[in-house]
Amino acid sequence: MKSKLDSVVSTHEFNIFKLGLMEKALTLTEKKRLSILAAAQEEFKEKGFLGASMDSLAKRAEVSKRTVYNHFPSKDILFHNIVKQLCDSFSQAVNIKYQANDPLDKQLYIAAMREIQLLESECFRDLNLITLAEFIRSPELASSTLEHLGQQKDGLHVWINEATSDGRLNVVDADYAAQQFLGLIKASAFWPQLFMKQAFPSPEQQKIIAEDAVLMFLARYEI
Amino acid sequence: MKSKLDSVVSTHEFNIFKLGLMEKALTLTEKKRLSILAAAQEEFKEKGFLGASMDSLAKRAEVSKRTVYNHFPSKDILFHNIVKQLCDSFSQAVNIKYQANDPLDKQLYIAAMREIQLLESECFRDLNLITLAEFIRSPELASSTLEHLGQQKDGLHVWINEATSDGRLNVVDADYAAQQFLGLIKASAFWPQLFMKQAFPSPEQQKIIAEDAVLMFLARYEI
DNA sequence: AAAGGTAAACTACTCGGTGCAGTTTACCTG
DNA sequence: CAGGTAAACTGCACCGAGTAGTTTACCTTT
Repeated sequence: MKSKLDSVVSTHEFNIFKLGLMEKALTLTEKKRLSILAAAQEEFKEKGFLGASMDSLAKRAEVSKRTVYNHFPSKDILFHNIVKQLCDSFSQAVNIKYQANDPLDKQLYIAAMREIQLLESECFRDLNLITLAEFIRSPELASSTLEHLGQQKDGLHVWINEATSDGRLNVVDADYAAQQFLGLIKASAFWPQLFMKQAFPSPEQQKIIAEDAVLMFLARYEI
Repeated sequence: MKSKLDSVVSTHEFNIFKLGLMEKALTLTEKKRLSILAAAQEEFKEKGFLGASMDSLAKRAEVSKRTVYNHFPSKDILFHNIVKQLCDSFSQAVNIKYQANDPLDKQLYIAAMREIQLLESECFRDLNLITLAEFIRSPELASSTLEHLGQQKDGLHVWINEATSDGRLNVVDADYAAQQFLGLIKASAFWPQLFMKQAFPSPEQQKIIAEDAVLMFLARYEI
């Protein structure tokens, strides 16, 4: 169980947070709870909601099945907790402040790299692996997660608006332009990795992707 | 059962093909087979592989469960047949021939619109709805379908190469540039619809998306 | 001693797949 | 065209495995 928690610590912020907060003064109940959450995360990621089994999950968590049900009354509730937790774990949106004095390409490049790093982060990948398959068929689950995923866009959207007001960009629909910019990045650094298990771009490739997205975007919109 | 087949005829080319070939001279066995395939397609699309039930599927097809198993020895085999069939149904890749005398934007625009229409087609959407969720967790299934999905790219890739050789584009990696172009389109006309159940862009919006993708691409790469 | 954890058996179900007896369809023969 | 045969379809019962969730009776931590 130790090792289970350790692996979680090393990869998922939300667990780092909790463990960090309470150090080793974790009551046994809380330890079990975390262990269950970690195991559930793995189980759901590997087998999906329907494929995941509560028995197997309990065994993974090295916890009695009854204990699982003491913490989470049903499979659905446990699943929702996982998704919620993962969402919260990267709620820090990729926001970027418009700087009137800085060159646009520099600012955009920073936004692109931040976005790429978010896409690369394991918790983000986990969230997608866990939820995508399920909520293709259940739109109500989608709404809660998609709101979070949508936030990352807002930052860029605002930036574009400000740059446009400042007379430096020629954008009509900022929302749409942001979507284009992110689409450019995701086409190379997200979808292929998600569906075709492609390796994530190396740091050099990331730079190129970001630079290219910036070039293309500014070639089109810069005044 | 009539109505079941009719609905298939109106929406899926591969069934139109088969029915057109044999007119009404379909043997009962073949009718049953088609009915099963149509029902399975719906069932898998709605509930996913694990969620789909052979009993419910048989009822949908208005066919005895035993008959289903007479045609397809197992659920897996039936599933693979569905996927294979859907793949074949739109094997016509979006190819575009490079015309040395035509303006680039016109040619690219045609490619973009073709791509958008492919993305919009029901059989394409069905394929994705059916397979995406499953093969996130089963890479071996991915390989067979991804080959087909990859074809659409090749056409554009060749076109870009020829335009570059002709000295009209400044592209280093044609593959990558094609990915960018398609990413631009899919960001507005594919992923949002797939995951967020957004409505497909209207014909006017489609034009704008295509024009914008062309503008952006050429602003970046045209010499 | 109270609160929570544990193992294991148990309920009530669903599902993939099979066996079978009897009916329907397709088709070939006289 | 009548009639018979093989193949296909049907409905139903059935098997075995697996699952979500519960109950029981006992044990551990605080």
